[in-house]
Amino acid sequence: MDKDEILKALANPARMDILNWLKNPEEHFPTQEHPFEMGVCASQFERCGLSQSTVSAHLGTLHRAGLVTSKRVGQWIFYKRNEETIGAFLQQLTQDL
Amino acid sequence: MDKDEILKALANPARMDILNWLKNPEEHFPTQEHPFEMGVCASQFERCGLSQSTVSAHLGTLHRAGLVTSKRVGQWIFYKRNEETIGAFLQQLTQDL
DNA sequence: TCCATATATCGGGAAAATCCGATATATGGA
DNA sequence: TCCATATATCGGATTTTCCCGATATATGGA
Repeated sequence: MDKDEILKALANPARMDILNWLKNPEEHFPTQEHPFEMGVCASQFERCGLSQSTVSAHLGTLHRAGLVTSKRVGQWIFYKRNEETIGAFLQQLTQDL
Repeated sequence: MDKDEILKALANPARMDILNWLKNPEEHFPTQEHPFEMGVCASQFERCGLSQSTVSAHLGTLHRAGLVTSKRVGQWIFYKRNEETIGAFLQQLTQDL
């Protein structure tokens, strides 16, 4: 759990949006045809108006910071919030800051 | 309280160090001759190895984000943590994130 | 008023972040 | 095997961040 890497990952509105949308997938991704238990399909996040390559990079940043988990299912990759890391980060930040 | 601005301010090791040092001034700034109740004198932070102008810019960033307060006393400017904003930010982040 | 000290701001160079389109890779299905 | 779809990576342009030395401003004291 790299606090500094997480802070940098959070210090970007698009990535913060992604994390927030993942709290209520059914509300924010009504077009997804896969069940939400699998997570949210990467391409769904292009709804923020950014290009596919940019979205992919943001998801990579969130993943490297440990804020999301990903699982490949066939040709898709599904993303979920990593509540464990998020919780641990918040706890540490509350203590450190 | 601009959450995004605060996150950007925190996403830098030098600024995070400054905030942490301010938790225990007597421990981290033994050379300061003014009483710590006034806060910590700006020049004290040059102990991080950065130049005067860079330190001044970091303090400005922290101040604009509301994370520290400053008070001019004579030719010096003293900085303190703004626990109110820090607490509000942590609370909001815990709720939002 | 003149000088010393403390801090802020300016100008600019280097590095990192952001974004894109194009292309590469991976998977699945015909 | 060939093609379509999903995602990752590359190359490059633009913007932002970070840092510095030089200079400007503010204060206090002689």
